[in-house]
Amino acid sequence: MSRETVNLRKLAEALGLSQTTVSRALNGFPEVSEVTRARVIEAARRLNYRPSASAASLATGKARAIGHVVTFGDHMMVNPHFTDFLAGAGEVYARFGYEMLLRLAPAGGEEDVYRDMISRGRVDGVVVHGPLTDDPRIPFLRSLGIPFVVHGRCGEDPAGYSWIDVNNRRAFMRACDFLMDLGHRRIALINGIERMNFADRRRQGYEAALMARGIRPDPAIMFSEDMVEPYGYRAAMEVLTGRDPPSALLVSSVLPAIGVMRAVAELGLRAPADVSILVFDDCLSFLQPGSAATPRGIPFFTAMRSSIRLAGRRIAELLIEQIGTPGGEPKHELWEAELVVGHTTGPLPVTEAVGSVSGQSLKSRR
Amino acid sequence: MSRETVNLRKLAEALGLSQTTVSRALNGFPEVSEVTRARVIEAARRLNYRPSASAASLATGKARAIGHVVTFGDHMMVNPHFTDFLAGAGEVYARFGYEMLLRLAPAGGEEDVYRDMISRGRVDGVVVHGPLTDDPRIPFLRSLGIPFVVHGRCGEDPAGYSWIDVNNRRAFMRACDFLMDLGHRRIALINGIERMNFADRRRQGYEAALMARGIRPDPAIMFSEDMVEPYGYRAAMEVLTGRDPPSALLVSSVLPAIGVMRAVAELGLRAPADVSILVFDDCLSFLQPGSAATPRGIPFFTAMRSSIRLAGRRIAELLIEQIGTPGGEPKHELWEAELVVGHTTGPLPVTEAVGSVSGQSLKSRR
DNA sequence: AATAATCTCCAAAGCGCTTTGAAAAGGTGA
DNA sequence: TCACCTTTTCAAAGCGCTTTGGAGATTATT
Repeated sequence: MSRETVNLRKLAEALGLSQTTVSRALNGFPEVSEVTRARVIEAARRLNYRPSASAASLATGKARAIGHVVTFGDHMMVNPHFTDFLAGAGEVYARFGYEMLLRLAPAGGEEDVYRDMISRGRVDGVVVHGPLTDDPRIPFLRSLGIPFVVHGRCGEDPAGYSWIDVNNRRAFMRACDFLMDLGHRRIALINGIERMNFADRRRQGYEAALMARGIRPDPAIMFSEDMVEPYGYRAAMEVLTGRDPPSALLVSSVLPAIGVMRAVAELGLRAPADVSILVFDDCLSFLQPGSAATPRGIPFFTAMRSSIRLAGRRIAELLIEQIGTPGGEPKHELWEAELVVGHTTGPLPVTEAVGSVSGQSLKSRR
Repeated sequence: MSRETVNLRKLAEALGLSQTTVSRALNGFPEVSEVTRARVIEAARRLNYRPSASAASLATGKARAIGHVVTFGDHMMVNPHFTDFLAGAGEVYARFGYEMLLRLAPAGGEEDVYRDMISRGRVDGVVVHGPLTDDPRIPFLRSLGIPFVVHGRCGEDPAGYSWIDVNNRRAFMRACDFLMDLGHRRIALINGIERMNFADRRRQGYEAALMARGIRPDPAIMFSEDMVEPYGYRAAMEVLTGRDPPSALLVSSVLPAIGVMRAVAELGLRAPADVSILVFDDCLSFLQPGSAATPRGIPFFTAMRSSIRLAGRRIAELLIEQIGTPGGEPKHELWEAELVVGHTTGPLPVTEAVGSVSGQSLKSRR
């Protein structure tokens, strides 16, 4: 097998055909006879012909690539939820022959990176990750006129662009209701960064649920940070050893929830006997293959669940579709998270339900 | 600001210069006067000129992009350790103006994907992730003659290609010695998939350390799987509730170690009082910002530590350097992991050290 | 002043593909 | 047989950049 690359010209020469015919044969155009097409395809395979991506891109104006700009979090960290999104999207890209381009950007600096990728013609469309409530990227991308799909939504006018989002508000309302139905009244919120729209909506749901039962949200037990393990640990530690500790924790991701469990264990408490824990579960595959996380096949955490990987897949599909049909209307999908009951929630402990100085029961255990 | 893209021709026309001069001015060639260069740069900025990536790539033969092929794990999962690698590499790529291309491939199918990316000219170099002990990708890439750097090593001839690796063998030897110095004799190994060279070397180190003290490795307490949380849980559960349970666990990543902790807690055990746990810590940023994972600023896990993010950074640097100097020799770096003492290791519990039916003490606690 | 050397700048030829407009080849009906 | 389609193939013109081989203009050398 020859090492030097064979290009269209050489292939055409070898076949005794023109470049036009060869190109058309390979790209499935109808104006070439099937027998010729078969000959061409066979020769292409045999000579190991691969069309140059940049030449094709230059000629067609299409890059056959999709851009992702991932934002460094507060800890200069790439959000680990991203691997699962990537797994979903990457699968679709592979199927449709699209390339995936990745760039890092500091928070707030995404625009420049998008602009560069786009106006240099490296990508045909982009995905927007982690939209803020009032995100400048949306009007910016709209002004560029490039196809894009947002993973999540912004605050206003969610009709003017394509997005896929979980109904975060309702998810957290239901989660909160579920805990209150079990008797819990004091529920801590360990949320993501509330500049991000998803976290903002989650807080809204949490607050609305509380208020609906006449409970005033207490900022002392509400947190908002990057969703990492140590954050969960710290927040749980603070709130469980503080005065008037909550009987339940609502946690925005499994990652901090693991930290919460570490704190709980360290304090000699147990879930759900001493404290209930309900998490939002993105079905991160490295934490949860299927739902059989405990011996009995019952998931460990009680959770609001929605697969981020599926979201990645769907968003990729939508974007490719949008690239294919330029004039199309924006599309939206709002997904409901499912409430899956696991091992970490239970009724309010009796000692507290009685109404004695709440929290004493917790502290005395240590 | 005009919406239609301005290309080199328009920019040259606007300036009353030839395309040659404009191109040279922008690319820093010496044969253009500084005053002209300044004029050109200013106009380029003002007209918002961005050279087309595909045109440049076609003309130069350089893609200014680097390819990464990530393998789906056994759970069709993208290794979460990858986010941190990505954070490190992406930073370097951004600095040098390189694009990062990502593709997914099923285990064993990476070659085709590499071949496609490379021979279509999409990338100037590639990174090999998770090399097997006898990985066909290395001879394959070598035969293609494209620059590549391996994150890790293969079994044989590590001189013929560039790589950066942790001294996994020594790391696990030291870890094992550390545990044995504390009195532990029965140490379980919760390893990664041993087809992968890093995991293979880790097992070698573990076995060598045991043998050096006359202990025969016991396959009953040695595991080898994808390093995810539930795996750690399952393995720990099995081994701690089985007969003759180990007094210490050596775990190949913090992810399964979290599962181990979950099992330990569920069994009513405590670390290090009942069981010691030592993990290999890749400094995943979502689990560990700095080392202050506990209130006292002492890391939670006792660990062999080496930053995967730093590895990503260094590998990117090496690869870019290699792309720049075609004829160069392969480069290697072997990094030593540091042993950091945390809260999860301690001396062998007395009850066991006495020599009573080992493991009874553990089981009776449940 | 004439020649050589240096600076600046340019026209034009690719890079490898797609695509337009047209021509040759083959098949039909009169 | 010829005129008229339809099918199949082709030559050539881009796409937007880099780069080669010169050509003017300017300055230095004899």
